[in-house]
Amino acid sequence: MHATAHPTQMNAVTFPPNSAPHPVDPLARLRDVMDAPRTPVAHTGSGEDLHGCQPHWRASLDMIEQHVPVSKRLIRTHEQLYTFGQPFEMLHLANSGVFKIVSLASDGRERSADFVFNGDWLGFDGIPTGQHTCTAVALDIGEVWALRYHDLMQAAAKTPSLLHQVLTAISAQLARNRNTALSIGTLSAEARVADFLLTWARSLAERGRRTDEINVHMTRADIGTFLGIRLESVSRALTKLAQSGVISFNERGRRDIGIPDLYALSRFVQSDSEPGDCFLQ
Amino acid sequence: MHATAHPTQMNAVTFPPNSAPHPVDPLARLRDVMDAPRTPVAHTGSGEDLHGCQPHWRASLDMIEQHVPVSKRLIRTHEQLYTFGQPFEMLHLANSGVFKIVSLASDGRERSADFVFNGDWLGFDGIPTGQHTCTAVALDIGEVWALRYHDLMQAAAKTPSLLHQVLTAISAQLARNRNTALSIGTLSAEARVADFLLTWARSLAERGRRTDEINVHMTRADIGTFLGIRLESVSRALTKLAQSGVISFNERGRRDIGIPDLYALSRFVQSDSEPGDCFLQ
DNA sequence: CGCAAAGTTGAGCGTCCTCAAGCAGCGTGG
DNA sequence: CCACGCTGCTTGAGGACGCTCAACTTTGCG
Repeated sequence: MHATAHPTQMNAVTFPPNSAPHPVDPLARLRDVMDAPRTPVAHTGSGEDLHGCQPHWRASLDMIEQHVPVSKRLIRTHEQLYTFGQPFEMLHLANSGVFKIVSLASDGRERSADFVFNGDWLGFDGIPTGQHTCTAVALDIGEVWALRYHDLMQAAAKTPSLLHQVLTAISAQLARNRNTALSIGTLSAEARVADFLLTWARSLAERGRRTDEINVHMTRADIGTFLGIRLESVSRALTKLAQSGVISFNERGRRDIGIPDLYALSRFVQSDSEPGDCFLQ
Repeated sequence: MHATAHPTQMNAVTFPPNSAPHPVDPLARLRDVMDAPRTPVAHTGSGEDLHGCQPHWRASLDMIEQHVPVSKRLIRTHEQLYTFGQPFEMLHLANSGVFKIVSLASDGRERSADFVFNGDWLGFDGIPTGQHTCTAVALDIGEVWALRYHDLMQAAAKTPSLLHQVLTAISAQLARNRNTALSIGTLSAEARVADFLLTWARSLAERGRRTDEINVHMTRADIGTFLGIRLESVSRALTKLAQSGVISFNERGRRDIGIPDLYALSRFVQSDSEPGDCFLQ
């Protein structure tokens, strides 16, 4: 049953062995410093970047820029792009840097609702009410493109492909959130962390980054609230994953994680969801 | 494996004339029986349904109908509106009946991702990939309006308010999902159930229904996968809530629940999230 | 009536949380 | 230069909450 296709992760993400991003503009260079593989180690010199000359997300950004006025804005680490309760009028596109979206409740509970970066949109949450219901925080230095919601609507009305692109972006966020919710609701703490790493690696792969050495830009606490577990549990899960060889800690720091084999990681997640065999019922 | 839904008619995507055993005017009447407030308690006879003459969601539906061709379709209980993996071309609007959206993973894990009804959209999940990544199942008999994604886009390009309405609808789903994820990630099992009832009651209120006696149309198992807990825990939580007087079971069945005081329920949720006092940090 | 599905309740156990201590990296300032 | 504080991370011990397994009741439907 459902042997076809991967449901959670649609369009089978290709896993580029190790591809370095390429500097396009000065800011992108800055991003490279922050985000790119810092060591040319496994970087075999054969520096061609997988899909053509530039990743997909960059083409999307270009298209936006052609059709709707954007103002580019540099964001420093820990700076808030927008804040819960603020009136909504702008949408944002992440050009470089990584951002966390924090959703919070009236009684103080909070959770990392999402992590976004290259080419991702931020701010949709403000559309229904005209007020932001989340807070967006930069985990890195980065650059965002800000555009007026009104301008975007006007442009989208004239350009069908742009409209489709926006709808696709929102729906993709919806699908992604549902997948993580599925992960939270069905997996053990350790498997959640593994699944998180897997999903993050796939996101990197979609942007043409390498996946064998990834950097999680967030703290254990961020990951914890994202996955619905305590930061201690995240830490424990990571060490156990490292002990079993599915991941490895890089010498550069506790947030640089090596993933020798993505499929091994994927298998680990699945093995957790099927305790014994799967011929139940 | 163990799909909650009945595997009987898998791709029943055809739009069958549906030999429904109903008289000529059946749909509206049927909807009234199923969904409308059954007792005229807060309904004072005169046509004053809280906000104006008809609930908001109905005005939205009317607007859609004016601008884009819709085909109305009767759905029977347990029928699948669309199915995981199916090619996406239509969006749906729930006119009557309650539907659950089930998201599933390649290894068989599944979860109720959402519950939707009057005026809610279904099917956005298919936009990014052109294939549905969820399955929509009717919990009731109901009626949906089907419209082509392409038609909607064209109409939205011509009518700004329609475009805004669609974007609002998707974003609202995004926000709602984030809120339930917050609930799952931060609350105890009992509080999750309480929060779920609260949210469901609020959804009903938005549609002009009464909130002091609500009907959860889903099974304990559905609620369980939605909240990331087992169905036994749902049952236990409900009985405990009833024992403490925050809710009551109605004589009509185990799915009819009385909520004497919404604020008491709300306070219960908050009390769970703040074990001691709330002057953290 | 009888079967199947939904729901309730209980006992035992495991996972994860809580609380706590200790360590590592880092910028500041004496 | 190192002490210092701060933040992030790790690891441990004990306990609570929710899961598993199981029996039973209730509801719904042919």
